Amino acid sequence: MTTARLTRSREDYLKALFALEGGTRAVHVTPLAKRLRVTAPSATNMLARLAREGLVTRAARGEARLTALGLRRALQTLRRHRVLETYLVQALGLDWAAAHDEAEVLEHAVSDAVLDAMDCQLGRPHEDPHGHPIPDRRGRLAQRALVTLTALPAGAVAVVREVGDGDRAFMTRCRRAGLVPGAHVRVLEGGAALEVGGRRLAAAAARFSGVRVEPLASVTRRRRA
Amino acid sequence: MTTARLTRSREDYLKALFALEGGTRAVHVTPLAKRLRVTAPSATNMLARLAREGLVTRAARGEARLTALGLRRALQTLRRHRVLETYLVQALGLDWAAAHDEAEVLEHAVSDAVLDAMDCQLGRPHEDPHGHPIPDRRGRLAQRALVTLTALPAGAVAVVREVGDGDRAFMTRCRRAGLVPGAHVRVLEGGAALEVGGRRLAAAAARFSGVRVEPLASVTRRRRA
DNA sequence: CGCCGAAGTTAGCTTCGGCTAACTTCTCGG
DNA sequence: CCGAGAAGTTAGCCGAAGCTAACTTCGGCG
Repeated sequence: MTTARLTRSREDYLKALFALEGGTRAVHVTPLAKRLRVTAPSATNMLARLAREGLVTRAARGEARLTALGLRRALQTLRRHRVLETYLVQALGLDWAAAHDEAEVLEHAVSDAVLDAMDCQLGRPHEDPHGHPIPDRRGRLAQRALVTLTALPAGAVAVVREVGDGDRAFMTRCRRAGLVPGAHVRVLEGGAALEVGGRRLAAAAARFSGVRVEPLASVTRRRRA
Repeated sequence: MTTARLTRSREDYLKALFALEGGTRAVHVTPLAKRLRVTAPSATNMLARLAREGLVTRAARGEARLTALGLRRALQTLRRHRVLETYLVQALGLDWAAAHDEAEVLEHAVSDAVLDAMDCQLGRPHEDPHGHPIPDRRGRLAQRALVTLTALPAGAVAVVREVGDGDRAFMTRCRRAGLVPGAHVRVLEGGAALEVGGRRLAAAAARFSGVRVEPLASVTRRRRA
């Protein structure tokens, strides 16, 4: 069941492909390269290798898509990342934002044994500290119907579910704004201001495009959990 | 104070140089290459690079010695390794022998922040699970006057202090034999048998050359702690 | 003394994963 | 319908760190 480990680069490419289109739609070279902070030729090059190895397929000019195998590998890496992130925050008391960067490195180094020990000690959590679901050991990822905070119409109320990682400054900003998983948020004045956990926040919803929320049918105001 | 991180290879070479001669005497290419499981030319090559970078000096044909800077770096890596090893055993319940291999990889990946969080949570230990002293954060390593079990004369009694790592099978053998830090041992029948923690063990002391002990002046027998 | 073998080094190749420069191919605006 | 610019690819290079093959050097023994 446990297949040989891929190189760090490969794991990063697969993870990025998954992150960009959830493993469904095809991904173009440019956004992929941008996310991985490499040049386009480097990405083209690596995609060719991954294709040779049966981890992605190349379609029309510039498009790539994960194969079933590639998807499995991507989810394995994502699982590593999220378990690690959770462990670093819960067990080692790392800063919410810092944990992401650390996990980014460690996800390529921890063995299955160590990861499982961490997972076990955490009580096999289903979510990482940003609210993202953690793929289970078979690579199954819970699907949720969320929308980005940006997409919320004025007056709408929602519960924050996921605070996208990837940008450290962004996460710090969210935490300071109270935009953490479980917090209640209401869009005010046509998106020009927010109300987070009952406190008014003079910032446009647009600044928090990485926040995904679950819209509430009711308009009841509640304090955050 | 925190200098830029070296490559994994470099850290491994420096650690090996330190391990082979404690940072004092010069090390020859062949044993170094053997320990790192690379060929002699590879070692020569890397030593040249390390010399260029001021981490080692090359003396007579084939000899290398850590510089003060190289020694500091080696001790930093050694510290990482030993803190990690301790953490993996104490906090994550890993097998005594397995922890070594895991630490060997992770020592090149953990950040100072994570390492310090682990160290802190462990209560800033002074010894790893094999009994080896852990260099402090300034790179100072406690020196101890120990002898190898092999060197003990028949009839001598000693306390096990360090059980050398590096070989997984060896460590497993030691643990099964009761040769763990703190155990009392007596050499019987001219080295052909041992008494460990009061139990007779029909194995030559020579099979445990990686075990370092503190000889006891008195010949009193005690049970192990 | 001379020569053999061990130890070390040099030279040159390989893979990995980047990079730049230059070319091709699409798409879209005028 | 054509041409500009964006997107992608090709070609060729780089550095890290390994490797083998072949050469040098040295130490010791017959």
